[in-house]
Amino acid sequence: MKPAEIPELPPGVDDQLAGEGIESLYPPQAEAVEAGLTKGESLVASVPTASGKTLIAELAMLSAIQRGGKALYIVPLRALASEKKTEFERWEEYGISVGVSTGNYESSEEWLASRDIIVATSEKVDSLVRNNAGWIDQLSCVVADEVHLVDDRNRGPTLEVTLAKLRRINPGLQVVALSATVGNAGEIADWLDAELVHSEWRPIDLRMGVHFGNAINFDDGSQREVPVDRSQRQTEALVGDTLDEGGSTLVFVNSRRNAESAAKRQGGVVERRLDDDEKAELQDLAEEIRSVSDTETSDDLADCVENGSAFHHAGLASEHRSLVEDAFRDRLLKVICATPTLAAGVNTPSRRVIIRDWRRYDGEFGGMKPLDVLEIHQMCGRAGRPGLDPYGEAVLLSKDADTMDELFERYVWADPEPVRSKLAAEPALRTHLLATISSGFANSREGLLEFLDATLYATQTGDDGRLSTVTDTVLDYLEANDFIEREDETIRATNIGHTVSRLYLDPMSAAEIIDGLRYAEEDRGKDEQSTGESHRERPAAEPEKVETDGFVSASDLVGDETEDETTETEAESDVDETQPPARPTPLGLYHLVSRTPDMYELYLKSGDRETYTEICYEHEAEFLGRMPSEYEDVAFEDWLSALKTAKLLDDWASEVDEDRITERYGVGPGDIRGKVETADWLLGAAEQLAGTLEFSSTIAVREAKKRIEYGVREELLDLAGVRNVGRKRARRLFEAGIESRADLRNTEKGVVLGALRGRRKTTETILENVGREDPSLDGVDEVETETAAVAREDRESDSGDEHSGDQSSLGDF
DNA sequence: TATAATGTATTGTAGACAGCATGTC
DNA sequence: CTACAATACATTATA
Repeated sequence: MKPAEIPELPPGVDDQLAGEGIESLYPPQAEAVEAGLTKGESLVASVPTASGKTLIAELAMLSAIQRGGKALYIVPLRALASEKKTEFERWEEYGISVGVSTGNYESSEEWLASRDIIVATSEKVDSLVRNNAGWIDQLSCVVADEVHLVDDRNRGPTLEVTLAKLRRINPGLQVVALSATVGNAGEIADWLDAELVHSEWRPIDLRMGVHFGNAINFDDGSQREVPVDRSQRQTEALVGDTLDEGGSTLVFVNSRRNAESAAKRQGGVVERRLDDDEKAELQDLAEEIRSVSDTETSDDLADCVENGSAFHHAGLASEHRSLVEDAFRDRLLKVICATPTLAAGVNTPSRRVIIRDWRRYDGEFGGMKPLDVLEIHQMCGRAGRPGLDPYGEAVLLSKDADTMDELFERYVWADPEPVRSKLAAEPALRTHLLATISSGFANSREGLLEFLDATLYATQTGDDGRLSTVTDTVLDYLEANDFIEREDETIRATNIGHTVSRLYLDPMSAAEIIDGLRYAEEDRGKDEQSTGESHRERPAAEPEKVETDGFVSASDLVGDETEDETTETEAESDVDETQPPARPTPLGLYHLVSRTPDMYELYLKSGDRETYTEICYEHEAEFLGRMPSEYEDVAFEDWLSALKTAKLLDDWASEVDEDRITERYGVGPGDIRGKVETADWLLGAAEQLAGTLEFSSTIAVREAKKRIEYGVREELLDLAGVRNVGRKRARRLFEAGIESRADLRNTEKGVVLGALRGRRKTTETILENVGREDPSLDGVDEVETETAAVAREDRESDSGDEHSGDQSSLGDF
């Protein structure tokens, strides 16, 4: 089928496609068009990676827009959102406008409403539906990229529920679901009332094989000699071999450390095959990488890059990641050793893919668990760049003949596992049922069940017994925590329930936070008031707590002990009436948010147990909630890892250097940013919850959040809020005696200039931002104050290098 | 005796979405 | 209960 033969496209689009070198559609694309893709027909396309899925989506969206509609493209990752947006922007000359909406790339509702295509993550769409974004009901076409992810335990249910809701809001909605090749795509099509296009066709040949001994054995029976001798391991030999053919390699390994060490080793293989130009370019890239952050990871990566190799995993700062990805696409880097992140992420095709490790440690499983077939196939799908390589090769490694047979059996010949809905899990239903009630989708148990009947789970099981059981458990939980109210048959969300849903919090996180804040409130209450009533504002006759996931509301367990402590503290406060009332400390708040299910836990290493147990007792009084017993409570372990996270955050908010933090907690720079971002978000939510409940701790929460946001101590909060002033500049100014915005406005300009190490432009901008009357520095000379000089010597002695702009630290979007 | 080569116990393990209010070198 | 690579440390071979 030629582009010109596709019905219902906007004028000019066919020419554009032809101009892009598309003479005729790929078979699966043609099949999709024949199935009515451009006529508004719903469709599930289950086809291999890189076989033109995006074009299928584009055809559907463009034709829908041509009919006067509006399209939504749902991506699984934020990074993909911007990638897709750029891709779609080539239609702008045909009058098609594109917008993005993700957590860190926000656009106003009106602006989005005016766009023809909107790209968003599934969570963002869910959130928009919850908050009744006006344009949602104008949608006529929705594309769900990588729908097989409904199988994902954590994030799958969101996609599932979101699609169900969108279909409910707009019954005529065209749904185009793009999936990797999975066996049961038909079930997904049933669920969505869609046509199915299933194909194994690829535009570029993919050969899968297993390397064993001195050769790769391919699935088509052919072999390729790649000798391995003592000095060269399998991976190195294969990388060298690809490079001699002029191709680059992607190596998948199972841990971050392996990725780093493998990259280091590959450097040797690659380096001796580089020419001088490449070396020079790599040198520049290495410098750029070094300047992203002055951590060890950053240095290690730069060292690798100098040799033309790199590692890639979630511990990297996002700037690192994109630098590496871009350089690999430009063929400057010859090898990337990566954890599976890369397979799911942005498009980084490569001539050859090596899957070194096919098993990964899994604590729940209790050992090394083989990767899913689907996951392996996704990695393999990165092999071969259409138009550039004659074919792609995916190679698994084995050490003996038996393993080789197993690998063929398990992965090369095998079909991927069927996709199964994970919706019936309690954590998923907790959050989605509350949202469904809160946004008015359903107001009774029956209504909820009816809605759930429109999900993939219902289609797949055909039996809603489990669903209704879990629904009841979850409803009890929500009611017990005052998120919903039941009156006869009607269910409605409480004030706080609405807030929780709007904030996109897991209700369990919200319950934990509320309990923690209430704990602080009661603590404070007993200092302030002597009447002794009213400090228990929960309903007196509270129903027996439902044990959801073993979670029992902390305030229930606390009862007696609070009374005990009360008497003690009261005795003390009698002595000193002027003592200000207790108020949550930052560490206490960090610990509180760190133990919610929304915060990804830090791993306790050996020796950490002792260290943190000690710290735990030191800070016992600061915790917002009852500390589990060290000896009898399994929850103590979790308490400690939350404490570790809390300490990390506390270090960050105390201006500890990034590399000190990475060293102390055994994390990468990317992890720090991630943790900080999550904490910032949760503290924001906590602030709103405290506000809604009119707790006195609101201010303390806000302050803790600000400190996390800017990464500074309390005394710098005022300064760090000024635009262009981050944690480093704020500290410099402070050391020079400029302690507040008012100081910044009034201090002699020369002093400010001195404190900012003579950067005239920066100083002017900052003075302007702080609202100084006359920010111009004309004729002003640098004044070296004593404190500034001392501070500078300090700085220069331990870090001689000059980092002018390393203070943006957060929120790079 | 210093050093290199080899054997053995120990250690640690992937990933990343969301609110809100405004704006990075 | 299951693995395995990297590392740290211990032992043995070698100049």
